[in-house]
Amino acid sequence: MPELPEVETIRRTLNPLIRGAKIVRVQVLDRRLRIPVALDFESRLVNKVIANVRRKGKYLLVGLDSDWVWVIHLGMAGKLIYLASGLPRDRHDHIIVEFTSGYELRFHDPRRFGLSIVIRERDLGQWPSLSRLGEDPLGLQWSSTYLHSVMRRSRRRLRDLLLDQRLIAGLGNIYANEALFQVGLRPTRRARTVNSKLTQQMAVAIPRVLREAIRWRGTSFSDYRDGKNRKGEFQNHLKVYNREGKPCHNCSGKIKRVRMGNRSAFYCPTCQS
DNA sequence: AGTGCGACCTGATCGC
DNA sequence: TGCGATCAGGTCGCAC
Repeated sequence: MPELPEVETIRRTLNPLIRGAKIVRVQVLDRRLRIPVALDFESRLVNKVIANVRRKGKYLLVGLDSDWVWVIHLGMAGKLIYLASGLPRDRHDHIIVEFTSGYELRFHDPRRFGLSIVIRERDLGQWPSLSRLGEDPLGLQWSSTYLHSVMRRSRRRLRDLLLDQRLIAGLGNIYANEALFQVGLRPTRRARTVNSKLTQQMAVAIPRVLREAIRWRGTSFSDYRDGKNRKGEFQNHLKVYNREGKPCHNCSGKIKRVRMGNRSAFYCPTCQS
């Protein structure tokens, strides 16, 4: 579910709520996530104070005192909700972290594709999926030069390349499709056939679409909620994603859907080449 | 090495 | 109403 804008929205809602909070109790109700929740997960968190909430690509990094960090990935359907302690539990609430304040944070993930680990800050580099993340389109290092260097040596289709977290950190299927519509390139277009002018436009369109989605607090089709359990609004502003058969905002032609691998890509056959 | 595909898991929805 | 097929915002491992 959550791509960069959703994770960033969660980060922004949670940061002021849990910064400085002290953890008094941790309950793991189901350890079966993408990587099983470690048996010492609870003891690593308890009595720690939260220093900050950061984001790297689609990962949330909850910084703790004495150099520990709680790394969270929400997979496809994960939620991280801050609420008063003691409310009834949902079937898929897997982790509950209680604070001295009488509030708690719940990790909820029906599909269990998510990840939750507590490690030393200095050991972050030992997790390849984290340390090998590519440039964040909202980061300072992002540039058209970088995107061009990635694209000119790839034989892949644009949509697939944009989803590769080792190259670009944070894009998922929604925003990859939306960004490609913005620049008039089809998801199936081979990366190395795109000229430098269009590559430059892509380098601008990608962060622009992500910022716009953050402004609307993410996209909620069904599952996604922010840290306060509120829906986002960007589903009302999508131009192509999930709009098969609907009119293109540019030319009124019908949006098409194609299967690419196991998932769908959406584009306007008139406006995108 | 780079690329593409199926697997992982549950729930919602659609057609019959 | 019931049932199977299909689909979903992600990532990983394997085979070529």
